[in-house]
Parts: sequence; structure tokens; C-alpha cells
Amino acid sequence: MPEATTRSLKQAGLKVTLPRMRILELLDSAEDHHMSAEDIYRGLLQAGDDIGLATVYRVLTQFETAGLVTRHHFDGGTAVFELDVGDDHSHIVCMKSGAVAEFTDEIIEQRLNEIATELGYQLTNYNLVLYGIKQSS
Amino acid sequence: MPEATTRSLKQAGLKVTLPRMRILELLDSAEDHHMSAEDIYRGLLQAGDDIGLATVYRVLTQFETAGLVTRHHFDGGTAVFELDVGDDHSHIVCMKSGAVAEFTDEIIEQRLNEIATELGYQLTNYNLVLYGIKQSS
DNA sequence: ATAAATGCAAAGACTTTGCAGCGGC
DNA sequence: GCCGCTGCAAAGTCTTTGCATTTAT
Repeated sequence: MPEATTRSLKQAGLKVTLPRMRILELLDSAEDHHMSAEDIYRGLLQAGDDIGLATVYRVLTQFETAGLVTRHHFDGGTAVFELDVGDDHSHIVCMKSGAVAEFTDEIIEQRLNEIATELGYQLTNYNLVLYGIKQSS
Repeated sequence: MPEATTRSLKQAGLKVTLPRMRILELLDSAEDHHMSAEDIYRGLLQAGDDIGLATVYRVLTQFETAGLVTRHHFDGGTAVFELDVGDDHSHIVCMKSGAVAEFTDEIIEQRLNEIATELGYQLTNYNLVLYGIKQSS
């Protein structure tokens, strides 16, 4: 039983229950770790767990509040979640395959702060998603 | 009757009907021209028009397809629409008042293209929203 | 006249919530 | 044993769709 997982939950003030452990593990182990609630739900079922969709949503919302996961709305329709490892990155989504890659960039960060300041805002947060075509390798 | 409005509709291959005219006019005249379908619906009612919410959604979707308006999902919950005047800007949203300002920036544009290329993508589009606090004046 | 557009109500997708029972500490 | 957690089903949002009627050309 993953020690780190247990610790994360306790630190978040959440009881260490089976559904919460499984969801954390699944998010951690998934190749593309950006998953919708439905993705997670089906993944759990396939893994033999019997966890309700409502619980998945509830747990994810709690995790988000606790800062364990981040919620994204790439398309607007369905939300996707990913483990928050504190590195606060942006995303680039392939319009063909749907694959998601991540990046951070100092130049962008710096310039966004300048822009906000110029416009009279104190920047607290931002959301940047690129859409493109992945060049065939 | 606004000539430009009529022309836009015709160019888009859409019949010039009252609901479509009114919606275009409302989007054009609104102070903060970022409006949800519900906003528009209520605005029309207040103006004395009798137009169904379903029609508002249908018309907005058609306008989006025709390139007359753009749909945004700032919060993820509700979509907001704005007239597309071709200048393709980013947004900064005040977390207190909800006010939305717009900007474009060459440095950002250029850097995003570089980033996409570096990652092996051909950039087709991007979505950038800043969240901040507007400094009191 | 004809094909398209509208309004209403019903259905859909996604997400949240109420409540009785189960489970961790 | 207590309080929180889960599952299920029902309710909630936001948005789309089916169908009979109205409307623009």
C-alpha cells in the first residue's frame, strides 16, 4: 500500500478510504494522467473496484479543494483532472489524437505578469491551452 | 434597421429574421459584450422581444459556425459569447467583479509559436485567460 | 409557395445532492 | 460506537433536439 498516497490523504484531512486510495493511484499510474470522472469511473470498474460515479465526482472535488488535483476544462464540455504535483504547467492538446503534453515557460510567465500589471490587474492565476497538430515522427 | 447587421447575416447564409437581428444588436450594444445565453435571453425579454431560450442557443451556435461570434468557457460552467470582430484577443477576468478585459500581445504570440514548434506541434490555435484582481482606482 | 426558422416542451450530457447504510479510527 | 464516507437514485444546470406552426424570400 503506497505510503505517499496515504500520507497525502491524511495531510488533506481526509480519511484514508479505499475509493480515495484507488482514485489517487489510478491518477498517478495512468499514462496520460488527464482523466475525466467517467474515465476514472470506468478505469476503477475494469480494475475490479466497485465505486460509484457519484463518489468519483465527490472525491475529485474534495481532492481539488485539498489541492491534490487540478480540474481543467479543455473543451468546455467535460472536465478532466490531473494530479497536482505543484509545478503549475500549461498544456498543449493535439487536435488529432487528443494527446496532452505539458510545459512551463519563463518568458510567458514573465510577460503575462507585465501584461496584467499594465492593464491594472494583480495577476493571481492564468489558464493557457495550446491546440495544434503533432508532427508525425 | 442596421444595414451592417443585415449584411452580416446574409453573408453568413442565414435568413434575416427578427431573433437573429435582435441578438446581433444586443451583443453589439452591450457594455461588457461577453454574455451568456441566459444573459442574452433576459436582455431580449427586457427589451420587449419574445424570443425563446432555445432559439437563443440555436442562433448563437449558428453564429459561431458562421464566425460571427466566439464562444468562451471562462469558468467552465456556462459559456459566454462575444461578437467576433476578427482581432482574436485574449482575456483577463477580474475575480471580484467578473469584469472582462481584452488584450493581444506580440511577445506572447511569438513565444507560443516557438514553444509549440519546440514540442513538435504545429500551432493552430490557443486559449489564454488571465485571472486577477483589478486594482482599485 | 417553399424551405427555413421559431417556440415550446421534452430529452441529453455532465455534475451535485439527499439519505440510509457501511466502514475507518 | 461515532462520525464520516459511500452508493444509489433523484434532482440540478446548461444545452440541444423533435415537432407543429410561423415567417422570410
